[in-house]
Formats: sequence, C-alpha cells, structure tokens
Amino acid sequence: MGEADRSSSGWLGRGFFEQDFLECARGLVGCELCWEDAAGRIVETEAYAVEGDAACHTFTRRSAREFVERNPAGTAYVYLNYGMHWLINVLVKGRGRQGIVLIRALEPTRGLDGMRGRRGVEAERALCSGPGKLTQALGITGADHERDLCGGGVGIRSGRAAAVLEDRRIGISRAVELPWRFLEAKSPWVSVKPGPWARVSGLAIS
DNA sequence: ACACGGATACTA
DNA sequence: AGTATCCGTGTC
Repeated sequence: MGEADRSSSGWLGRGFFEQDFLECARGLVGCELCWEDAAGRIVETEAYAVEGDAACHTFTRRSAREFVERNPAGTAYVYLNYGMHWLINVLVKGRGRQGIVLIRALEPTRGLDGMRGRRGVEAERALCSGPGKLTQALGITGADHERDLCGGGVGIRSGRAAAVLEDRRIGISRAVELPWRFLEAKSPWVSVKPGPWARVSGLAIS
C-alpha cells in the first residue's frame, strides 16, 4: 500500500507530521500505532525539539541532525537506549518547529498473544506501558530505523483521546522543566502516572 | 534500592 | 584508548 492509497482511509498521512511538533505530539495521543500483526492506541508521547532542546539527540549528536536533514516527516527514528531498549520516535518537520516525538506507551488493541510472546509476560498492563516495552511487544528494532510510517506495512491510524494532559518529561537530566510529555487523562496504560506538574493540555501551549 | 550493557561523542 | 552520558526495565 502506497502513500496515495492511505489518504482518507484512517491512516495518518505525511501532512500530519508536518504540523508544529508540539501539536503533533499531542495529536498522536489517541491514535493507533499499527505494526505488522499487532497494534495499540498511543496513550503517551514526549516531544523533543530539534532546535534548542538540550534533551534532544540533535543537541549533541551529529548523526541525529543528519537524520533530520536526510528524511521526510513521518520517518521513524529508532535507537538503542541504555544498551538494551529500542525506542521509537517519529520525525516531525515541515510547517512549524521541527521535532522528534517519542512514543512512550500504548493501550494494546490487536495481536496481544504475539505481544505476550515477544515480551515474555502475561499481564496486559505490562505489555506496552513504557517506551522500551512497546517496541519489544511490537517487534520494533534498529532494523526499523528510518522506516517510513506513511508508506506501507506499518503506520498510524487516526484517533482521538477523550482528554490530554501535558506534564514534564521523564527520565531526562536536561531541560526538565519543559511540559512536553502528553498523556491520555485517566489512562491506566501509561508508563508513569501524571505528576504534580500535569495540566489539561489546551490549545495554547508553547 | 540496584544491576543490566551498548551506541555516541567527547578527551587525548 | 578511555570516559561520561543516555528519552529504561526487571528484580531486588
């Protein structure tokens, strides 16, 4: 299935990933990440700005800046963290500020048995409640780095969360004050429950 | 609380 | 070459 076949069929087209990166990160909450034989609703994301964000790979890594230059919006940025966990991000570039959006948690919707097999755990809540968990559950690895999420095979279907909260990002040491973590309110599927900085995410975030 | 373990970008 | 750092998970 090509990009043209996906328009108006529920799949997020490239245009979705050409918004401002914060709008995109928030808008992804409630959408469904579909990967081969498995899928899950995105309930948590984090936004990283390509420019001026000390917590973004582009701040220190030439390879990350080259990745942004080289690829179109909607390309997967997959990398190994702490030597053992693959993390998947989506490149956002085009009309607004450029960014890389980390997918941090899913509510499993399809292919749960496969997820259990790849994860080695049974509890539904443990399958995708973290960025490293969800890649393992879906079978995402470094081989998927630079894969186009707007082209075929894998991708994201449109959807919407009932309510979205914005909170401080997790696990970082720099630029910790930025409220660039987005999660579905009241969702039991997130990696970490909203903290004291969480607010309802309105239309006027900056 | 801590162990686990690899890529990247520094220093030299 | 060696070192510091890193968007985490599982088990203790």
